[in-house]
Amino acid sequence: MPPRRRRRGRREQYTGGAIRGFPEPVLLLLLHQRANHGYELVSALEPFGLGDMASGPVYRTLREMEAAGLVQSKWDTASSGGPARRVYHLTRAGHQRLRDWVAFLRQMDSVLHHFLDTYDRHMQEGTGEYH
Amino acid sequence: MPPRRRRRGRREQYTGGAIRGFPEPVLLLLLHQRANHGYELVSALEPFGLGDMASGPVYRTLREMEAAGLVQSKWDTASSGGPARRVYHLTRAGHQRLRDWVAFLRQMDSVLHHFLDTYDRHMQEGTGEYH
DNA sequence: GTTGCTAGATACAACTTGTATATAGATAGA
DNA sequence: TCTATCTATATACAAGTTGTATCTAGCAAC
Repeated sequence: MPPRRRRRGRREQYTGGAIRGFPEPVLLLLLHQRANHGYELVSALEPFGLGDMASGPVYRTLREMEAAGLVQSKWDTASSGGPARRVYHLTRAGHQRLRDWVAFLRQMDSVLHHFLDTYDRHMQEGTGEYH
Repeated sequence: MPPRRRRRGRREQYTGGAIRGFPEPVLLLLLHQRANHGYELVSALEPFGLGDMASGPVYRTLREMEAAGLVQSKWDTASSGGPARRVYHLTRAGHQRLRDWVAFLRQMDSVLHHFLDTYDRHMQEGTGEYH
């Protein structure tokens, strides 16, 4: 079954939670583009199928990534009205981790294609029941 | 991080556990091709990136799928020397569920491509740190 | 009679994810 | 001024998923 969306939003293309640990490489990629803080990162997740992701898990993931040495943060009190922001930037280890993820996700992509191709081919052939 | 493989085998293309619930659609597809029993299904998983999957979880998944009405089973005592086999065949509900999965996995595929394309494009541009 | 392959099953531990909820600074408006 | 709202971060807990370990048992060969 397509992993049940526990959350109410019925946006198209919600694949959050379907790929294990996917928020991490997405955040790494966004931070590779430029240093940023959690609140804004949340709003940049939608094109990656994470539009329904709550902010809680995003902050948690960022903290875990920092504990793992993939990113570093500093407080930014100056540049905004409103509460201070914790701005994250990528470390070299984070960059390497992103590379690992990309290699892994390319493998996943080929597995996915193998599955979908097998399905399409089988459906064209029309063997077995239910066509 | 590419989900850590807890198991020792270091086969290429092990994506087991990376896509949530992926064993289910794979089993549905295999059973759509023909009715089969668990022991043999286990050995058919490798091309789908599930080569390292232990048999325990496979049997468990099949039982759950039967409880959900996606497959039905009957014992086959005749056709083999060795212990009896529980042969599963797809139900109409299982067929529908496979269709749902396929639609969902196509979405996942497009999300994955968006991620990989964004990565590739960004790396070509060479902005940000670490290139 | 014991080793090994076939075949199935399940309890438990480990891990991941989603939900709920808390704090607090700043700002606009009543 | 007080209060509602938006910004911003954080964490505890519940629920769900996956992997590991371990069990049973039939049959065959040695």
